[in-house]
Amino acid sequence: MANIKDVAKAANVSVSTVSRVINDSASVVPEKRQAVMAAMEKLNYKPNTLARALVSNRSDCIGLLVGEIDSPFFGQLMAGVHRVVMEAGKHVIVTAGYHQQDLERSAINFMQERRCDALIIHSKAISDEELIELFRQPTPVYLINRLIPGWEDRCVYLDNEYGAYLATRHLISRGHRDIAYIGTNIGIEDGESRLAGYRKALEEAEIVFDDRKIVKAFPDEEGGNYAMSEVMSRDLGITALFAYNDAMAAGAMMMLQDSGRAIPQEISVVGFDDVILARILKPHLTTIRYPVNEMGALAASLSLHDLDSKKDRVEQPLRFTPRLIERQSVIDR
Amino acid sequence: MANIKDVAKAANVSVSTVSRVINDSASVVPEKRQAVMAAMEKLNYKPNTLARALVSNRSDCIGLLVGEIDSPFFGQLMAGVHRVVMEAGKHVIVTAGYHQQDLERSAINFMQERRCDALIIHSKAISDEELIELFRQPTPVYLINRLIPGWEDRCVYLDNEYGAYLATRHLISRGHRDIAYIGTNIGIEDGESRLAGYRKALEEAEIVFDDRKIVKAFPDEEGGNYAMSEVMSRDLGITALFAYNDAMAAGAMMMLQDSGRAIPQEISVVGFDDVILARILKPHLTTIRYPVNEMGALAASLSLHDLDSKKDRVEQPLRFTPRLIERQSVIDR
DNA sequence: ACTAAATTTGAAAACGTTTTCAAGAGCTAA
DNA sequence: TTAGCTCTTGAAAACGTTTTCAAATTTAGT
Repeated sequence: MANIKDVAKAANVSVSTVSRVINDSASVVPEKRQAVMAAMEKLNYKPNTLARALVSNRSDCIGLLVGEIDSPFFGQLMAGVHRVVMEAGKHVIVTAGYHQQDLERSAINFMQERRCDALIIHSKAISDEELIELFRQPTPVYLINRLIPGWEDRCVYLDNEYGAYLATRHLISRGHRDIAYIGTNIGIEDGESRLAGYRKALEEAEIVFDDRKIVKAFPDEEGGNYAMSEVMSRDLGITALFAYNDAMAAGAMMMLQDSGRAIPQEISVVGFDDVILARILKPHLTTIRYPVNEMGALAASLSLHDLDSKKDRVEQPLRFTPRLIERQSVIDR
Repeated sequence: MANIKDVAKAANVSVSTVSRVINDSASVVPEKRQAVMAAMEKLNYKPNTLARALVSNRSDCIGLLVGEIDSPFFGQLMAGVHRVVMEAGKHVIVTAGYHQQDLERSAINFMQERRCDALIIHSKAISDEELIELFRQPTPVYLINRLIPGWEDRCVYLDNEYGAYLATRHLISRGHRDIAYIGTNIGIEDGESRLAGYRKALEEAEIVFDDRKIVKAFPDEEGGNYAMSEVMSRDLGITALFAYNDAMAAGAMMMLQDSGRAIPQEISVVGFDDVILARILKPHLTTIRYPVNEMGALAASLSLHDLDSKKDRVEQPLRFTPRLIERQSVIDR
């Protein structure tokens, strides 16, 4: 593949001049510019980004770590980041950690080795300390869906507790008092926050918390399916369900419907995330909107901004507020 | 950030020795090896992949072009590729073309500039000629879901026509004769093939083809929704529907159900792809399984193989055969 | 026409690696 | 002891760019 020297030779100029034309970094007399362009065209020259990155010490790449590649939730996150980064003429390198510490760690390592200009990280398995270590390094790093105390300006997160509170309160306001919660069995923070929000709403309504109404499982449909069957087997007179996410809600609904329980007539359901699923399920799922696309976009533009100029950081809240999306899966008791 | 020279200095050896330790490329006396390892640890040294790639001329990256980042279908594709590539200790760079020629082109350009070792491409907007140009270059390139005559060994594709034929035949075998088809309005090839399969099944059953029963729209839920309403407005006595993909089927089903038509009692539906949606919809969607995950995995392992050794290419069919997955959305007429 | 300033240019250093080459050190076998 | 090996090592070139610096050329001002 042709390199810059070949182009220089073909255009009868120096390598420096070619570089100037490519980057438009200094003025070049029109006829030479023409010659260079022609030569590039003729040789089908593509600048070697690696070499360029090596000397200029910027790769024009933003690294993104997600939990899974295929999942509507992370799909939205990737899309949000991707859009913003693309618009800035830079690129995204996506890695996945599958919620495992070693994989997450090696993914981060990979992005560092690749000299990504900034990192956007969704991690559940890596400790606060390790992430703080990362923050201390010169590369900008933003966290999605996680709050590390003292580093609020690096954390783009959702008020999970409030979201769960909203969901549960909604059910209570519709007359439900026996509300099950199916939660995630992985992860540190958001699982706890959502559980806390659930409890808070119960307390506020003076409903006594009963931990038999809580089952944790892997946060996907299958997990929801299992958790629901577990809840039902306990026979606690449940009239409503709040699920950690829409996928679990979907699994639970499938379980319920397959065993002949009508939704929402017999059991009301609220999910969390508002992924595409929610609009597809029958009945359409009432859920909590998690604007993860926007959050990814924000993290991306913050990263880009940090790169542009270390100067004026617009102070803005990095905390997003969830909101209730009412559809068809909740009914008055 | 520490570089190889710093490590060499700290370990009191030459740069070459450090390199040898890193790559395990030649023997180094144990005590020096120890010293080097210690120095790397102490300085938190991470080899600069860019520099390495520059000299060795391999980036250990496989480039992947998809249609959209967030979509269950492409999610599966990405996941399949990612898994295989990861296992080989290499990495994936994902780009998206959003079905637009210029975006696809610039994505491919990006991957080339990045000196990806191989490319896996899902493209609908770029011409055969341009892709053949790509094939001719030294970097291995594989196409997903597209067949370019004469380049069968570079195309990992599905027999779309047969899939559509299967779907339509299934409906016919259940007694349906008035079968609508809602298709995609973008793309060159698979849309045509599926339409052809639909027609073939009709012909075989001696049902006369009626193009008023066909509506094309953008291949997502909204498109399905719209196309369905268009079909219904034509009032053709449809008893069954075959959709270009599950997303369109979902949109169509939503449309039907919202306007009071029971599925499958009044209208049977068959989708295409078998993405997660199909198992979530009510009723569960009968569909054609598109093993895109496996296809991505195959393309990835072929790429890796090409890189390893240009020698023994295991001759294997790159054509996948779709299969009918029966669920609940089809009923006897 | 002459000087000063501004513009345009090319040579060479730098970026952080890998790899080639030759030299030095340590063996073995006679 | 010595000739011939093998093993280990470091110096230096190479990869393809960008960038700095100074030289060469052009332009402007008097």
